[in-house]
Amino acid sequence: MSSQLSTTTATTDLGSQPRYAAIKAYIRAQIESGEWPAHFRVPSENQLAQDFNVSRMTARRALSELTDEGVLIRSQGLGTFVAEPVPAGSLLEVRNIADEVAARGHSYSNRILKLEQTEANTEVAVALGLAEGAAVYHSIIVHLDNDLPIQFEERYTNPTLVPEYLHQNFHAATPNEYLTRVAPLTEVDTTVEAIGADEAVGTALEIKQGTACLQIWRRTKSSAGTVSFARLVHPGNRYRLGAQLRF
Amino acid sequence: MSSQLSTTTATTDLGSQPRYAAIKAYIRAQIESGEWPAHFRVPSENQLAQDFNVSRMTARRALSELTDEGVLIRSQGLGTFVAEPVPAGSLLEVRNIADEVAARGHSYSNRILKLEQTEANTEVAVALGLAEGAAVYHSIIVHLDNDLPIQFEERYTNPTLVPEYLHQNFHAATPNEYLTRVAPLTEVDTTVEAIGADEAVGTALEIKQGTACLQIWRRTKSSAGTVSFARLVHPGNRYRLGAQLRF
DNA sequence: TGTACATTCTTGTATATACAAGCTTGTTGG
DNA sequence: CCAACAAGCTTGTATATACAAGAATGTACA
Repeated sequence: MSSQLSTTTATTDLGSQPRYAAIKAYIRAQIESGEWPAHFRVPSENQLAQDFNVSRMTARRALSELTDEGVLIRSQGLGTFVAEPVPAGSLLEVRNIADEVAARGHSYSNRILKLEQTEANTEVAVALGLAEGAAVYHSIIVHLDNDLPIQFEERYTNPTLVPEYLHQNFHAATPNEYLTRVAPLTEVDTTVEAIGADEAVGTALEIKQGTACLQIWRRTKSSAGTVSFARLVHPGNRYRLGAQLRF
Repeated sequence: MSSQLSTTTATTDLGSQPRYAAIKAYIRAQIESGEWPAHFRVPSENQLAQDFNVSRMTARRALSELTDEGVLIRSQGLGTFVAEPVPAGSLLEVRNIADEVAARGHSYSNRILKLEQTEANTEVAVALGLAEGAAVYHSIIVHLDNDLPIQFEERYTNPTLVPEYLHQNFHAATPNEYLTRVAPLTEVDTTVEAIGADEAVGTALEIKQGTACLQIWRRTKSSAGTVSFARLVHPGNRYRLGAQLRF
């Protein structure tokens, strides 16, 4: 505090990131490394301010933002604590799983199990608003986080709304990335349920049959109609879907 | 700015709410009344500071928080604008299971498996913002739809925020119904995951152990603090959680 | 013994100030 | 005409300071 004389009067950093971001990164690192477990009491604002040679308000900002992000829990008079880990984004953010994996600092990859053009059965036809027997793209992809399967994705896409070459290039990125780029989505219908893994899912995700999984049905529509119809399956113990709602 | 002399040097408000909250409320009201439509440019920090007779940092806080909450969009050099409305509800609607059952034209009932006052362990204490060992209400209730168990509910309630008689009357309706009536909720934290039923859940829901279930963690907060912390388990094949998202 | 009070932590609110940085607009000079 | 520059707005980062308020702990007094 008293040693805070001339050198720094304000000035955004040289490197690039703001100072509060450095503190946030530090705290996140401590938590992710296991150094600071859940319920661990993190240093106080004043302590952090001293350690990082910043003002209390800057240290405070780091703690406050992490609290907003659900990483920490604060309590007046008591202190700041590491929150229960909930490594997941909101329902909306599930869209691009590659980004999500990257955000965790892990490596993303995928395996294409099926990529074909086929005829819509009744269920698919209804979901996509097509006639039964109409041509649709069908794909099954497994998404991996650090080579660990975290999502099984089966998708039916409406070919009248998405050019064929996109389908052929799904492996380059995720289908959603392409789809959102080409056809701006106007509405997403999501249904969440729990299932026991069947044989196909179990094999793809490398888990035992019957293991509890989170299954997300998603129908995405653009202004022109229903674009695609997907079924996303996550192993229950490897994924958490978080949602924060304010009103 | 110059008119900011003696009367207020700092001091938290008399009434109750902080000043930035008043500004937030004002902005929200303008938006909700339709006065400020989407893409409308809201007053600048300096303008608001002047209008509300607060410092720029306080006005800034109101704008920043509303931005975090998705109500506004800010852009350096340009200004602050009203965001596209995102009526993402649905997850919230799961709250009152009795209503939901009634809406299906079925008969609602429940079984109380536990109803006690106990001491908070570390996990519960942190979730409720209480000290370890503090008194909390603990309840386990099974909800039935036409005598078929559809939800296992385990709940920890903060007794400082909810009078005791409410706890004793939980069976009359659902806890959530009481809680929302007594303490208007300001925020709900929801996490969804898939689990295999353990023994307690299996027995209560009359399903085999290991059956895939949807587990919803929910932390509800009011302005006074965290009200309760619940764990809701649904048999996977008997429940569907719908969410509609527009953007 | 035990309650009441003061101290000392903590986080929360609020202000005033400074400078950085992005964008628009107007002005000036080639 | 138009490119370059200078103002003048905006938001963004950072500091120093002040006081409020919740929670724990120790202490003194009845």
